[in-house]
Amino acid sequence: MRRVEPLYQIVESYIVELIDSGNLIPGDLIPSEPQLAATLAVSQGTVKKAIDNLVWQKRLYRHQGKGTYVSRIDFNNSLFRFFSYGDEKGREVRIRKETTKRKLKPGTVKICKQLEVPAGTVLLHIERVGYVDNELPVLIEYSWWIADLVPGLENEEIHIPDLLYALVVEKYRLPITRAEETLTAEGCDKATATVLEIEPGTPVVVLKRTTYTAGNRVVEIRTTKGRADKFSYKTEIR
Amino acid sequence: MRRVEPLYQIVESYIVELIDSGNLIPGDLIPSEPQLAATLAVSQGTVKKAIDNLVWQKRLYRHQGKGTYVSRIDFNNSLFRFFSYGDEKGREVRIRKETTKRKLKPGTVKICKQLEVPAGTVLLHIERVGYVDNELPVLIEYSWWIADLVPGLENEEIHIPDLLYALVVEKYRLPITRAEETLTAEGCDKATATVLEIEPGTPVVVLKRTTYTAGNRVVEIRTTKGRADKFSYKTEIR
DNA sequence: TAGTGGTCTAGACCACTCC
DNA sequence: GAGTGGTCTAGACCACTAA
Repeated sequence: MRRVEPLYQIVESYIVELIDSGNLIPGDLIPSEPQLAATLAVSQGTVKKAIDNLVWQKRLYRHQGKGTYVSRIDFNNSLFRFFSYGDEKGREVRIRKETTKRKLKPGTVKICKQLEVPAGTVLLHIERVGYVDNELPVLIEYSWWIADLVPGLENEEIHIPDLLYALVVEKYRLPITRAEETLTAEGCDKATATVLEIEPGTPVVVLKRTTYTAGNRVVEIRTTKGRADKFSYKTEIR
Repeated sequence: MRRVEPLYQIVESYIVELIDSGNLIPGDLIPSEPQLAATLAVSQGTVKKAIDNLVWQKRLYRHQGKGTYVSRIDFNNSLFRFFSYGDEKGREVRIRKETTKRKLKPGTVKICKQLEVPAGTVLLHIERVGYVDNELPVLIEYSWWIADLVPGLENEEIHIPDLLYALVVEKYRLPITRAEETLTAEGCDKATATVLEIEPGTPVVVLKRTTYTAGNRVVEIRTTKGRADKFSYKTEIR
């Protein structure tokens, strides 16, 4: 019998299915290589090849002596990782975020559509301002969450850390699996100009992000506007 | 005797060295797996693993029945791949480029420094304007080449194709090995505004690129400014 | 038909982690 | 010491390419 699909791809699909179904979430240990080999009746070498591929895809990572784990999403890959301040040395810059608004309200038709929920669904709106050196406002972030998924987060007493996702994952056991980002630039609107202490019309960089949980379900949409003069993004082409 | 470095890494280094030294250039066939195995006295499986790694890194690609080749640089990975026009569907848009200036002149101190050549070295300056739908100017590109490396390119009779690198690689046998890009945004200066038919101060996206040939030698620096309203860049975070 | 890469196996031995 | 992943080998057989 001739196979069309190689065995290692079957193994890959098996593992990916465990993840996509939510059966395994980021940080979880997957079955060991000998276990997978026995379960799927293939050699351990074939399992290794399948895992190798997923490791290269950054969906898994290995830890010798411990096992193989499902990767956590890495927001260091965000296009906004490269906000810099002052010199152009590409130094790491810490951005402190302050929550300026936090309230529940029904979503507009447009926003609900992006969140893939019925219009009027109750959402949690969070607005934050990012500072560099604790004083210079460089970005403003408008975020909408599906309120049901983060119950109580509207409570002012819950402290929101700079990396909001950390809180969501730990407190609400809501695995963040992936996100899509679109970067554009535009002239600054009045409201944003006031917050960022710049002239309206000054260029700002705009990042729109859609964040997903297990099963490709949208949990958050976010728009971040940042001072263009404090932004640069660097890559290599090979 | 205990090894610190695994054998497959030695094989990887061997292949990478062939490439970095200019001994193999993009498009070349590397020695076959059995040949490498014999040369380096390792098993073919170990060679496979080394090549696998380099294939994942996109430094090599395989073609069953033919062999393994050194990858060509892929400018589709440029941050400017995502210029779009009209609807926001992320459609592929063809940008036609017209050469508006082309002349030899000694480089300024600053530019020569970026090109890593002595100040005053003769450079070829090329200015091009990019159109969408053959009529709407969306970007302008200022490029400086080390003149010695592309002799005769200043001649108006030589047609410059949209992808200038294709010409350079074929006509001058100058392998392009990699490039670095930095993306920023700013308010449009007067000269650029005139060309792009927009108001000065309107946001433009600015891409600075440094292009390298074998041996990590710089061959070109380029600055591209494009209408921000026609630009968007999308990625996924996992 | 010869040569190339692609898949898959079985097994040896090593290195790290945890109990 | 038991279990995990990491390295390396030898060899069988398949699939594609080119002459």
